[in-house]
Amino acid sequence: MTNIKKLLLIDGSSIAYRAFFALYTQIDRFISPSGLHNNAIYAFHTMLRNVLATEQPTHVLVAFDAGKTTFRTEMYADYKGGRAKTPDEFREQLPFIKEMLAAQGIKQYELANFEADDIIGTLATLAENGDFDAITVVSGDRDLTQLTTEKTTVAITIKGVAELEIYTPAYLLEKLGLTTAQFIDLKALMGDKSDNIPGVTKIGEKTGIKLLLEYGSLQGIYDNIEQMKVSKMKENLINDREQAFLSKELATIDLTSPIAIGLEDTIYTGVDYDKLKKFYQEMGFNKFLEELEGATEKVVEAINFTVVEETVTDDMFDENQFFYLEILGEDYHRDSIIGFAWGDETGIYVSKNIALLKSFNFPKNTYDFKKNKVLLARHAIAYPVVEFDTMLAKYLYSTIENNKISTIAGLFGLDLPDDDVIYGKGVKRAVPFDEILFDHLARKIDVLVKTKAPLTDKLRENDQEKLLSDMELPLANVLAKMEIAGIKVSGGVLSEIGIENEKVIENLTAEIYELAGEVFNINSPKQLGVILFEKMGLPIIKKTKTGYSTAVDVLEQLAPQAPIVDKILKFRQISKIQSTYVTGLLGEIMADGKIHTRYIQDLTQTGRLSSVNPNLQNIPVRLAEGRKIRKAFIPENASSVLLSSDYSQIELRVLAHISGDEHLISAFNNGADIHTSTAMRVFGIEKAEDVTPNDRRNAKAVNFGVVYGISDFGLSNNLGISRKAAKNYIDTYFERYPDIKNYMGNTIREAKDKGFVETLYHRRRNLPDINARNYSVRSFAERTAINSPIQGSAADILKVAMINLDKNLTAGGFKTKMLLQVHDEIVLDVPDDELVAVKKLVKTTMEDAISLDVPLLVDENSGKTWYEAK
DNA sequence: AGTGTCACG
DNA sequence: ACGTACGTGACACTG
Repeated sequence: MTNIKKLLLIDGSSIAYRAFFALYTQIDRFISPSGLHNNAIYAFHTMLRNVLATEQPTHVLVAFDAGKTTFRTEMYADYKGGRAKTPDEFREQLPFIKEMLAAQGIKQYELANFEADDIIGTLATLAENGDFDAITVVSGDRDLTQLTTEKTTVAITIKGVAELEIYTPAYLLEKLGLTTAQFIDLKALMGDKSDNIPGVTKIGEKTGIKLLLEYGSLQGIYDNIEQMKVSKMKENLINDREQAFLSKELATIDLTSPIAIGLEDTIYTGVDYDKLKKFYQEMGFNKFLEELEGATEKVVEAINFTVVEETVTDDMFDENQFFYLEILGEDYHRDSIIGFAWGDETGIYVSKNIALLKSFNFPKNTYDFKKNKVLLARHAIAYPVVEFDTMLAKYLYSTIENNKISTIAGLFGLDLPDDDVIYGKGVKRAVPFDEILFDHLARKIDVLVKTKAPLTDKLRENDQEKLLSDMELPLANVLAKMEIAGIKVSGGVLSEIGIENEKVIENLTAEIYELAGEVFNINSPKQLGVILFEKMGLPIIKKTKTGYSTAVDVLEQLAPQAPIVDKILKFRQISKIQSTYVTGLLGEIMADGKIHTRYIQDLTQTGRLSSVNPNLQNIPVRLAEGRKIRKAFIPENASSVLLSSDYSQIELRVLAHISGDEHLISAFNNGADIHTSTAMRVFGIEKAEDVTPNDRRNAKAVNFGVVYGISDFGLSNNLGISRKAAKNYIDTYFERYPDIKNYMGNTIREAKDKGFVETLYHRRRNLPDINARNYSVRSFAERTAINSPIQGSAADILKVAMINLDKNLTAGGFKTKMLLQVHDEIVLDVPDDELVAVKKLVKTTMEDAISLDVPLLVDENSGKTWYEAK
């Protein structure tokens, strides 16, 4: 038996600091019973547990920085100068982190005049040269990557401290194209702002890597500096020569620091139970405490309920009860009811006898009303609209988490096992024994009953009560009717398209194999990448994190260079249609000849719906080949047609309204073509007829960009123009539409202040990342702050329109049925003799859904198939 | 289960 | 210097 020796070295100072900021937004939630902040302690602890579990080290040491002055400050007084003062809330946690480490049985070490890096480097080197099999270094500081060797892997924390990016020499080479030694030289060239290492003026990561790849090393660069052609960069290199070598020294970790401990001192002995228990109690880490004491001992309080088998009596009913229906999966169009429960504070009832539901006094509180309504409709049982729905209420309150009952329980301090635990998941999912099923259902009712009041309070605080009662609940009822109705799809039409596609795919496949000179899987991006970029030597335009990108924009650029590329593009296009829309949709046609989608009403961050099983919100329309799929979508009877009614430019109209921009508003009020109008203002064109199609196209992209939270990079990518030109467009746009610029600034400011943004109907999106220190995380939150009120208000408006339309159709006694919703479009099945009246009704109902400072405009098309109704 | 790709608004 | 357009779902491939 061989004893594997694994050393784990943790950069305690850097991890603690990262840990603090990882949970900084939650700092007010992480307070120990004695009132101490413990967010950093908690995150450090989580990271440590994960690493110990995955690495299973035999030796562990956590190194800390000893103080402000080190041998580096002697060399360079400004080293780590200009750093922000560490927050008090952080400093007070450090001693407790050390206490926690001691309780975990982990050795700690610090050394005057040296940094944690140097201690780690020295011990790692000792272990390398000794008989250790593997060394893992964990830090939040990318500099430690320089310790990477075949035996030593360096794990750098990302996304707070929850995830680790693992550096091996191979990974470093792949990621940056550099060796470990070159990595230090890169630091010397580019410097490091956070450590105040100067580097060479104007040289960043890109230029640094380029130079190192050309000259091999820092020394190599300066050995060849004379031959370099005259440039600003060369001048900077010459001027900053001394600084560069100083930077290199500063960046280099000392592998021979005079540590007073040895590897034998780092043996991991495991936790000290008593100390750790005391520590968890002190910190209020109850979950870990329970775990430590043995999770199995956790006492689960029993819950009282009555099993109802044959007869329900009147005393079991009250309209203020909750009702809950259970199925094993998600697909309520196909899955069977496995049980149900109802009740309130005074009593809970459970049953499996569906016959009981035939004459049932359904109460006014539900969880997922739409699911209940559709499931019951399959048993010819009606469920009248209710007053409260926990799933929808929770979704309105917060979109951050999912809206499962177990999640809601946790949110309000209750405990409910997840369905996956009770029913199992994947192939193991099954209906449990009655005792377990009934107990679980009763607990769900218990949670629903107990969380209604706090949820209602939240909605009242957020001014969202009407959003639930007047929007989401009535909408759930309308959506249920649409899902139950389904849309008729001709399997014959799909099959015909499928046969044609098969022929095309077969021919393309043969041609692609011929051009490639071998047979391979065209659908595999990996194999395709090898053919295109290795065998055929085409230029690599973009990389993904796993290899070469073969996405459309890349292939379109490569098309002129090799005839195979166009064939691949065509193959992709037709394959997509075939697999997703021909084969896929054929498999979704149910016994009634219809497709019944499910709209997910509690998922999107903006308030839109989504559609699954199948998704009927992404049926092809943009390209002719795919658009043909719409020929298979037909009305229920020969005597009706499909009517498609869609809002014209609803998002830009919403933007005009909420920004109050006079130019945008007057353009819409004058009925102008909005993209042409934008082109005229931004490009200074006097007459609309002088706007070229290209001008309009560019203006359209800018308008889209504004709605998405524009950036010059994004726009340049979209239009295929330079970043500078894109920036120019944006600057001019903001100059000519100052109110839009103000709207963006104000929205972001308000979001930073309040932590959320709202739609016209008070639908809320919380933005926990809006004040993040990480630039791209923060920027993303800022763009969503701009986009969400626009996209969300547009979604709200269509929801209102659908509710009103449903009411108006019923009131008018029409047989017309709403079938589909596609974000700004409603598709209806209209009997021929109702078409004229219904067209008018739909248009006015949609246009009058809300009164804005600009008119809403609806376009309508009808026909014998969805293809013709566009 | 995660990734890449591509369909829609 | 960094690294980015907003919101979704389905399919195929790959560990």
